[in-house]
Amino acid sequence: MPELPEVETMVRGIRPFVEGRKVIALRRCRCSCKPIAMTPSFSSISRRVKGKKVTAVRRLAKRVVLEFSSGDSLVFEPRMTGLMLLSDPPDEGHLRLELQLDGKKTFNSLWFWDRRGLGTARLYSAETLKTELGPQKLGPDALVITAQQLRERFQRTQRAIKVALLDQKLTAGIGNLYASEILHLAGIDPTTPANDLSLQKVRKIHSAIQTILNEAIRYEGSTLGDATYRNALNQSGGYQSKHLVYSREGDECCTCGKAPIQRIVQTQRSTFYCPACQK
DNA sequence: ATTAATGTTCAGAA
DNA sequence: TTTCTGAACATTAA
Repeated sequence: MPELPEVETMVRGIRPFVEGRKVIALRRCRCSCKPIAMTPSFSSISRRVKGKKVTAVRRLAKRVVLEFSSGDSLVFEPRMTGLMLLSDPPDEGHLRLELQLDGKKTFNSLWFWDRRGLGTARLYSAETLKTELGPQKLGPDALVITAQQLRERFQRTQRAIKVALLDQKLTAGIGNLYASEILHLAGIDPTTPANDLSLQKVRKIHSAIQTILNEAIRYEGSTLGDATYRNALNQSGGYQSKHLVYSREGDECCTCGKAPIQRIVQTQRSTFYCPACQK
């Protein structure tokens, strides 16, 4: 589940305890489930990472990037249920990878925990990172893209605006939950073709993206229902109590009070919105 | 007890 | 070319 705000929260949580430390060893965990999918293999990643210092921890769209002194980057993709943890996993059975860190500090390992097991870890050299996770793969980050860029990109597609917001090539970082929240705040009908939106409406969407994502980061992400999202210390996020439409089918709209929130399905994903105040 | 649904991504097909 | 579907997997709600 982790979208931009959750991944940003993970990065901020682990950064102070991981940056500047060397990786002593990589260990696949003694969990009964299958190990995390890795490219290249576990042993060759181990070889290239062991003894190297983590020079930076950063977010790339919905991915967590550990940069090494060698120039390599180890990139974790949490997909649906992956977490980066310093301690207290929700259970021992879904710990899939451990990076042991040097020095004797508060935390001596960084863990990748993943209940569903769809998450991945991939090691890139500086060059392959640029070509394989570059602009042809990921559009400008949702917190960086300008209203003008958004407008140009929306003009190029006739997909529904909700579907377009999920396209990581168009803009990167927005997922299913925040797409609904963003369009609600912007007052836009999620089924509107992206290329039919006026510049004024695109500006509203751009502004709502900034507002919603920054607020969600401030509250350390959303944890609800099936979503097992937790921060680096296995604590829940706080933004779920701020959701205006997501997972609120049938509730009276808290924005206009005129209609119940509706759930529709677009390209097999749930969208929540208020038919009265989103036009 | 089955079945449907779950926040992501990607390959392959329409 | 653009857009959509199904699968990867594990767990829960219906």
